[in-house]
This record gives sequence, structure tokens and C-alpha cells, in this order.
Amino acid sequence: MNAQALHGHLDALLLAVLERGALHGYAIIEALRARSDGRLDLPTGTVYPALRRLERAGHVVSAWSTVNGRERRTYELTDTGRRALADQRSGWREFSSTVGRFLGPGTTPNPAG
Amino acid sequence: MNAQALHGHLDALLLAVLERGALHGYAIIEALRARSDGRLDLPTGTVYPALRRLERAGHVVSAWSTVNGRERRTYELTDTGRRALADQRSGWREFSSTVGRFLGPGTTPNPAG
DNA sequence: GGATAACAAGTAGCGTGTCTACGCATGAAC
DNA sequence: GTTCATGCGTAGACACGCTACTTGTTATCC
Repeated sequence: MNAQALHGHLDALLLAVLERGALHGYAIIEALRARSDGRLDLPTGTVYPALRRLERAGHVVSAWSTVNGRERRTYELTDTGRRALADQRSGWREFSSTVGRFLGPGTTPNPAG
Repeated sequence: MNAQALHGHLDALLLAVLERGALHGYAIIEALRARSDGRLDLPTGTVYPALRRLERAGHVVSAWSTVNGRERRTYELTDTGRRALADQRSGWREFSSTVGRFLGPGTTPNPAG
């Protein structure tokens, strides 16, 4: 599964992983991969531009830090970003329940757990 | 909600509405609108090209019929289309459950106490 | 010491897919 | 005879993610 299917939901995913705490780009990619059991394996060429978009939109702020001589740009959610995430969440719910009507009951309201 | 968010799932929706029986383009649009409580209101410029894509792919076949002097092109699911729909369905389930982990109700830091 | 891999960030150009904005045609209402 | 709802269709614009590439550091293997 690649990000083509995401189309328009990628930003929401990025905000969602940052909700748990600030991360740098590479770590975001790994978090997405880990939390999706390897299903979301996004290329850097997808994630980095998206993060810059989010920063331009004011949803995240970034800060450079150097660790072992390696440059890391760490991204953090802003208040605006938090509100945007809430919006995206309700948008996702409406979207998935609407499409779910046509494509099956598998909207997974809750993964049984 | 428009089809921008659909991106990649539109074909599946079209196949899904045709699953219940053959329809012509305009009726497909109305069926989508009706079954989604008005949430899916797709422009013709989105649906007609999509239907032609599906026909080129062999997922549907079309036939002209004239009703009251009006030309209608009625689309019908093929066996290939039915299989494709099944594929899309399982694809949708995987997609929605994966994204749902991040954006779903169970994702909030307030785990339904 | 040199090659390779993993980590870390980024850009350029392409392809796909939906949207906007049209055009064409018929039948009913006013 | 103009307007509206029905019905089909295309052209071009635009947004977004993908592929492929570049730059640079640290660690590992031979």
C-alpha cells in the first residue's frame, strides 16, 4: 500500500504521528511504518515536501538540532496544527463512513480491542 | 465532501453502485448522492471519464438505449469488474483500517474509558 | 584504506486523477 | 422561444504523491 491511495489524507497522518510528540522527518517515516505494521512505507520524497507544506500552513514548526554531527530537523505540532488535526479526524470519519457504505461494513469503527 | 478526497477510490465506488444493477451515467451520480445522503455529489466531468476508464479496463460494458428521444448509455458490470470490485473492497478495508489507526476513534489519547 | 549500508535531509520532473468550465442535444414549462 | 432539468461528453488546469537523484555523516565489513 503506497501513499497514492492516501491522497489528501497524508497531511492528517503526519499530524497524527506528531501528536504523540515531536519527531524528525526520518523518525516520522519510521513511526508510520511501525504503527501500520509496515503497510505505510512512505518515501522521503513524499514526506519531506509534505512536512514543508505543513510548516508553510503553520500546522507544524521545525527546529534544527545536531546529533553526532548529523543534522536533524525536528517537527512539532502547533496549536493551529492540533485544530487542523481535529478537523482532519472528523473529515476522515465522515469520509470513511461514507465510502464504507459502498465498499462494505469494514469501516472498522474500532479494531475490537 | 468532494471526490478530491476519494482519489483512487472513485473507481471502486462506481463499481459498487453498478453492483446492484446496470445504470446510466446520470443515474449513477444520483445513486451516489442518494446513498451517501448527499455527501457525494460528483460532477459529470469526474464521473464520465471515470466510466470510460473502467470500460477501457474491461470492468464495465456500456450499451446505448434511446428513451423518449434521449440517448442513454447504460453501464453494466462485467465479471472482470466484479473481481476488481472484490479486490477494491479488500483494498479499501486494509486502507481504512490502516489510516483508521492514526485517525480513527481509537487513536485519540483518550482511549474510551 | 576503500566499499557499502544505514541514517538524515532535500529537490526536480513526471504521471495520475479529479475539477472547472465548457459544448451539444431533447423535452417540458411558462 | 427562453429557461430549466435531464443526459452525454471533452479540454485544459491543477494538486499531489512518486521516482530518481544529490549531499553528507557514521559505522561496518573486508
